[in-house]
Amino acid sequence: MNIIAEQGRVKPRKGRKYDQVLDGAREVFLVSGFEGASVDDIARAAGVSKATLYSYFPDKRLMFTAMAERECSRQASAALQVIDMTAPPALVLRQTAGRLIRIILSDFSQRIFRVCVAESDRFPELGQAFYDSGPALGRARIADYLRQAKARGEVAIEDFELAADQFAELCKADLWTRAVFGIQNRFSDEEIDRVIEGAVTTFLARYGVRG
Amino acid sequence: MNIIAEQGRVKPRKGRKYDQVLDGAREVFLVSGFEGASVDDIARAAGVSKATLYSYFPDKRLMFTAMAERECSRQASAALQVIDMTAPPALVLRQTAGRLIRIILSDFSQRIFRVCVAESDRFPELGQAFYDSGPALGRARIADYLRQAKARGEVAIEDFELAADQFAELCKADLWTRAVFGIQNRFSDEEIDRVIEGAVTTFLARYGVRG
DNA sequence: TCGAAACTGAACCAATCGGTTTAAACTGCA
DNA sequence: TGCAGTTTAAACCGATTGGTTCAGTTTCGA
Repeated sequence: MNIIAEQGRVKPRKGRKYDQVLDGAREVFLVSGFEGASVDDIARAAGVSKATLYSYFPDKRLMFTAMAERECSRQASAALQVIDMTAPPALVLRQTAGRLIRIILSDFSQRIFRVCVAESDRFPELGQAFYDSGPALGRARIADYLRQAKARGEVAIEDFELAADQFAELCKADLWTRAVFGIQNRFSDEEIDRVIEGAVTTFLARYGVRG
Repeated sequence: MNIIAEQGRVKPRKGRKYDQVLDGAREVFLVSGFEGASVDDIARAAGVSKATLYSYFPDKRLMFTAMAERECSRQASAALQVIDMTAPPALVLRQTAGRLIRIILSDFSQRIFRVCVAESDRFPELGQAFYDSGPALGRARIADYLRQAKARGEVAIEDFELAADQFAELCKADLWTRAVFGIQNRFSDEEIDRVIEGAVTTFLARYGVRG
């Protein structure tokens, strides 16, 4: 894995409970937000004394950004799922839509999204980090595939970035909105399939080549 | 004005600085969030003493929900802009897309969205209120138009709600994401037109009738 | 012009906040 | 076994929090 790469990090600061602390920070921050989270709560959630906590991080802010960065890079690796670059669009899009929807509807994604958008004023780099590790990365992957599909004459696209964004947006259609506002958090296969099929059909109606 | 109508309200609680207080509450809550906002800040922003503040609202929570409800209903009236039900789809969609984008990119919409999604855990009714007054209301308006357009044979749609949601999603394409994470907050006409044209073209590729 | 109601400003409260300190207990390597 | 480095619990700090109280001023309809 990337453990070896991690060893050479800029901040190899002392201690064996580092991850444990970040886990506690995530648990509390993702539920209560930055201001709503108390350091005592975090220490309790991490199963660690407050003194230990402050031996790793000089203050609450840096604790928060460290946790956010770690979760964003985790999200990035989730978005990096493989796309079969040679398969036909109808199949790839349907598969990608399913995976994308499952990710954006997950409790974890919802929570990290909430905290990132809520605190992006207080932590300007945070919004950018989430954007890069999520939406931007996903778009790049989809656009890459679309470029290859065009080379094979399977799609007719000029603006690949816009097309990729449009596809991702089509996949959200209401599902994501309902989830992010806490109106609904379990979705049936029928509800999801309706959106998937709608997204693929609409996308191919515009960009697909008749055949 | 609406003073006469206001008199008959369910909560005619004493006082002449009610709106003034809510204005101050909005100013502070929309910037700092619920936990981040201090009551003293709100009193200062409202130009009102803290005692007055607490004569209107029993506590900070109810102050917040009152402010959020007012802003949601304001948002609702913004979404209620008229659609020319008889005009052809290409024109109506383009016009609607422009208005929608301008709304969702506005500083006000961004801020109220942020606070609603951030606090929808702490205030469960809040997410529903925003959803009803924004996305759901807009979808209903668009779906209404699409139904009439279908009656005239101008579009071929089966699932009107899905179609309306898809159109709204297409209008966001990257613009909204970049805005909500604070990556970009001014958008050129070219950037917006690109998304509008893309949305209308894709939508009509799927649902338009050749003519 | 009078008087009740609304509003003010500041002092005040207990609780909690982020952060520090300390002396003792634990950990794992030599 | 010894010892250095971590971790611990708890007490503690000043600042700030949401909320209350109150004596005095302003407002405005009758």
